[in-house]
Amino acid sequence: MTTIQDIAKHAKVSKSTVSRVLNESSVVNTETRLAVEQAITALNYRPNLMAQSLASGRSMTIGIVTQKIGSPFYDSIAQGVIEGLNNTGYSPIFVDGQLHHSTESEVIKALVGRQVDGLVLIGGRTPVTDLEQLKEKLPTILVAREVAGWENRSVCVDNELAGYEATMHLIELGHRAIALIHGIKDQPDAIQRQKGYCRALEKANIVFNPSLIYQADFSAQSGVLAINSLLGSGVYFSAVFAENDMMAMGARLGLSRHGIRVPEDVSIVGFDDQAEVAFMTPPLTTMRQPAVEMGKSAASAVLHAIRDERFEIPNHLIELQRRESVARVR
Amino acid sequence: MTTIQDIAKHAKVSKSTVSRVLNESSVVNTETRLAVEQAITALNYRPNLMAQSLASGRSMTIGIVTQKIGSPFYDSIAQGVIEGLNNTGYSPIFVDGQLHHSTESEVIKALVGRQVDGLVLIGGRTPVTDLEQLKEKLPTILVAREVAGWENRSVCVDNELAGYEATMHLIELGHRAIALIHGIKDQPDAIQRQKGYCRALEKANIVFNPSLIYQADFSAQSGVLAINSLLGSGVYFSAVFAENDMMAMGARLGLSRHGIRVPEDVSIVGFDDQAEVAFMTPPLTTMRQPAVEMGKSAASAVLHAIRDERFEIPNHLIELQRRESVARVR
DNA sequence: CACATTGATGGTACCGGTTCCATAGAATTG
DNA sequence: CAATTCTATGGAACCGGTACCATCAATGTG
Repeated sequence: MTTIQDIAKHAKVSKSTVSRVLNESSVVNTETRLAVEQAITALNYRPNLMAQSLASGRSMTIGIVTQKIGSPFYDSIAQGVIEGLNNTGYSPIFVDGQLHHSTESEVIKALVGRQVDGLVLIGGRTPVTDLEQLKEKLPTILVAREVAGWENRSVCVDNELAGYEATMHLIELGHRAIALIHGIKDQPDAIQRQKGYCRALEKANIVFNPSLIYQADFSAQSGVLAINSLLGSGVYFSAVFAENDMMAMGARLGLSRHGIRVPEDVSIVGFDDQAEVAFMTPPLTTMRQPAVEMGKSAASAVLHAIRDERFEIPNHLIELQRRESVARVR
Repeated sequence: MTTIQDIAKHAKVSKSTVSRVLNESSVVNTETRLAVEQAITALNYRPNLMAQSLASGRSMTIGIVTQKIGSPFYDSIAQGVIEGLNNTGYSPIFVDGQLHHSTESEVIKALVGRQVDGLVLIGGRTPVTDLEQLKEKLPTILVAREVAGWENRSVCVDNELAGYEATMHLIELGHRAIALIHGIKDQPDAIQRQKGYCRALEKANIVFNPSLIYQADFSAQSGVLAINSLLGSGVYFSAVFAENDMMAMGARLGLSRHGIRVPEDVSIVGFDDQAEVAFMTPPLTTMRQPAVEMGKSAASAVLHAIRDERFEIPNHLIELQRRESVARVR
């Protein structure tokens, strides 16, 4: 490994001067600059980021805490963060919270030890007190999580509104018996989406029927179980709102297993708009979450926070993506 | 930030002793050890990994180069690497090659600057000469890429055999007119899978019909285009082998658009077994790629390479995952 | 009992950069 | 022309650790 000292020797200058041309931190005579630059290419020199970090106090890395790598929505956010960090000089470093609170705080500590310059927490359950503590030490941005007092440190969307709109879309097409496949019980997004569902029913003067709700867990398998249970219980429904796409896929499969056609007999609305559902048979109508854009916003936000600049987090909208899994009720 | 010096002062010992208890690098009197440990928790001390890295020459990070975050197969591999690195003290740091050769070598250089202790390249097109150079400097493991001379540095699977088995499965069920939806033209995996397809035909004495091949690009959209083109050309086929699951999904949608039933009229075999396809209607028969396991193996392999230990990369098999998209020909 | 060995610890040179301060010479000013 | 301000550079302290070497007391050995 060639070091800054080697470059200095080769260019017959001091370390300081080499550092100057590297960082353009002060004016350097054109001749000497050229000599240094030449030495750098000649010796194929790359500065040691560890040493830079130690000396400067900046590590040029952003810590990203994900919940569970492999889940499409969180992955898309992560992808957005990566894109947003591209060509900024900062690199992301990922750690996985594994859905455990303890693991989560453990990995965050590890990131702090790695001297990350900023932190992006995607979802997660870190207690608010810990967050407040963290915020003191490091620029921290939350994604897909709402916390009071973090309004301009948090990239999120209005799940309640989206739940309302999804349900309203079905109601407008004449559906009045709308089953809800509900996500993980205490999960805030799930709660919000259900709230929106209830508000839409209320708005349309449809009485809420608890037997139309199935408590699932965001997995595709739970979507098919939902249909089996609903059908087994004998309640009538002409439409299903699944709180994410995987459950919608499961529901669609469950329905076909019972010879029920989509959308002729039952309509389905999903949530997320993950890539695959545009190619389901039929293509799924769903609430599109702007996951990649959210990730990009988070990247911008954390970068601005590091530079201590003001940054207005853009408003991300969940939009209805109309496809073919929904039809007017017969 | 509290430093090792603060701990030393607090425990009334020298830096060296603190370092000793941290790394267990030599025996320390029990009393003094306890005093130090107590100081560490009292002051909530975390060693600065940058300083550790600079001093020790080890950064405890593994660089992971992905091709395109968001593609299910590569994501699963990445997930496997993360899992494999869990609780090893090493952290992964991801960079994205963005499918550009130049970007790829650029990001690799960035990783080297970050003093990563090892490198995992997932797929990619880095020229072999560059790889050889890299191998000199750093323990490097390839995933999903075969290079001569890298046999025990490369985690891969037999795509040709898998292509053969997929096709053979269809043949055994009586299919003789099997369309092939081919992946990106020069992509090695795609080439191998097609080779396997051809070998199976040959084995069964079926003459190869070029008009049954559609040149696609691994996207779902290209899968529906494939069906349109095939149907438009008027060739008969009773089965489709798609070289990945996304194209299989597209093909399935394309067929349904033409009123063709799956599997009654046409059977489909996919490739990858990404999570969603188990819940397609009908669930897709596909060649399961052990992506997560491959990632784990890569993690083990690079860790062993760092310690200069011998490691036999396990043999990963692609296995036929029978579901419901395939039926005996009528 | 003199001498070698062992155990526990402190001191210090580094790792490869950044950054502040000092300084020499050139350019500007009155 | 002396005094002042710039311009360009070198020197050295420092960032927070690691690891080697030195030291010193206690123990073991002939």
